[in-house]
Amino acid sequence: MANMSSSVCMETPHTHGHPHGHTHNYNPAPGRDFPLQIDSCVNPVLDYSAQMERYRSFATFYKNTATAAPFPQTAKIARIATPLFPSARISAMPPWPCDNAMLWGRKHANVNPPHTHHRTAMSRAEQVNVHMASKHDSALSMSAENFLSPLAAENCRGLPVSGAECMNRLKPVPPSGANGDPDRNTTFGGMPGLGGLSLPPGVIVMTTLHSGANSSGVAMSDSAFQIANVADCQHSGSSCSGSPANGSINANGNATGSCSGSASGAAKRKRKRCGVCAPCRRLINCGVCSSCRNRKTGHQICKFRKCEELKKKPGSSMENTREPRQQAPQIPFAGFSEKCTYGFHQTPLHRRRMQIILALSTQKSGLQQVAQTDSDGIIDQGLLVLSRPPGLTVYSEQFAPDQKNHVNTASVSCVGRSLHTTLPKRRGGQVPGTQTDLS
DNA sequence: AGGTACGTCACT
DNA sequence: AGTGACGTACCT
Ligand SMILES: [Zn+2]
Ligand SMILES: [Zn+2]
Repeated sequence: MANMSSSVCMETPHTHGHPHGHTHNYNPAPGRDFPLQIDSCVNPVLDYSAQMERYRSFATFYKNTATAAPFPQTAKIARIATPLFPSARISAMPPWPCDNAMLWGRKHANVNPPHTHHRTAMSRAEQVNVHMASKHDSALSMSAENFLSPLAAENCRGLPVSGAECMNRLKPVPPSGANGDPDRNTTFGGMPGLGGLSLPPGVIVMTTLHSGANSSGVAMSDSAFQIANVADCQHSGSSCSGSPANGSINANGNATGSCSGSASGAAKRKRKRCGVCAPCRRLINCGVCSSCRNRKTGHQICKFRKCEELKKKPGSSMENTREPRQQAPQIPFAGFSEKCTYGFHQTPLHRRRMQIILALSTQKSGLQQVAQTDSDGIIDQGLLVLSRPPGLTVYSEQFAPDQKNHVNTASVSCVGRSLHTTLPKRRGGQVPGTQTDLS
C-alpha cells in the first residue's frame, strides 16, 4: 500500500513502442494487429447495429414481461463479478443479463485445440462482441464506482515509475478462480486504482475527445468487461505446438481428433467449437436471445456465441475432419500463460471527453494493469505500459467515437492481441457485455 | 451428479 | 429461417 502510487507504470505516448526495450514491444504494424483500423468504424458498426437492434427488441420484450429476475443466474454472476465490480454484489444484478461463469475463467470451455482447427475467415483482430442489453440504471450502477473514479484520470497522470516496480505486482496471488469466494483482493480486487486514486502497475494513457454528439449533460459511465482466456504457448521456449494439454482454455484434452476411446464411434460424435471464431471468443451469454431465454429446455448456446464452424453443416468445409496441418496462427503470449481478465470502462469527463479505461488482470499471478485515457490529448498513439516478462504489455491503440451510432470503440493491443470494445456513448441504461477470448 | 451445449426434429 | 424441445455427448 505504501507503494500504491509508486507501483504505477506509465509511459508517455511518445514512447510508441520501445520505452525500456522490453521484450515484447509492440510494433504497430497496421494490418497485423489492427487490420481493421480503417474500416473499424464500419464493419463493427454494422455488426453492432444489427445486434443492437436485436437486443433492443428482446430487451423491450423483457422489460415489459419479465419482472424480478428473468435470469436466475444473476445472483451467481453478481457473486462472480464481485471482484471486479463490487457493486455488483450490492445490486445483486450482473452487469449484463447472462449466466456465464466461464467468462470469469471459472468454467471450462469445450473447444477444439487451436492447432486442430483450420481457421477460416477469422482474423484475430476482428472486432466483435458488441453486446448491448437495454436495461435500467440498476444494471449500470456498477459502472462508476466499480471501476474507476472519474477523477482517476487526472490523478493517474504523470506518475513515472520504473517498470521494475511493476513487477511487484507479479507476486503470486491465490487463484481466486477456484471459485466460490472471490473476495476482494483477488483479480481486480488488488487493483487499488480501480477503487480510488492510485493506479495499478501499468497505465496506458490514450486520449480522445468524446464527441458527445448530443447529451451535453453528463452521462453515467458505461463499461464493457471482457475476459480473456489467454492461452499461451507454454511461455518461454516450447510453443504450444504439440500438446493441448497445458491447461489453458483451448487445451481441454478432449478427443477432438484423437477420439477418446472408440475410434470409430462415428455417428454421434459431437463437434466442438473452434474456439477462435468471433462467437467462440465471446464468453458472455447475451441473456436475451432465444437460446439464452430458452436455455433450460433448449440446451443451446447463446446465439451470439454459436461457433461459426458449427453453424456450417458437418460436411462442408472439410474442417471438421482431423488434420491440423499446422496450428492456427497464434500470437505468442510471451511468458504469459494465464487467463487474463480485462474490462473496458468509460467515464465521461468534463466537456465531451470520455475516459476509456482498460483494466487487465491475470487471475493467477494477480498481475494487473490498467490503461486509460487521460483527459486531454490525443490518442493516436499507443503507449505501452508494462512490466517485463512475464508481464503484460498493453498498448492503447485506437479510440474512435462514432457519431452516427453513438458508440465509442476502443481497441488496444495486449500481449500481442488486440482487444476491442464498443461502448455506448450515452447512458441509456445499456450495459455492454462484450468479451473477447484472447486465446 | 450436474452443467453445458451439439445434433436433431417438430412446429411455425 | 427461427424457435422450442429433447436426447445425450462431453465435461468438471
Ligand atoms: Zn444469447
Ligand atoms: Zn468457433
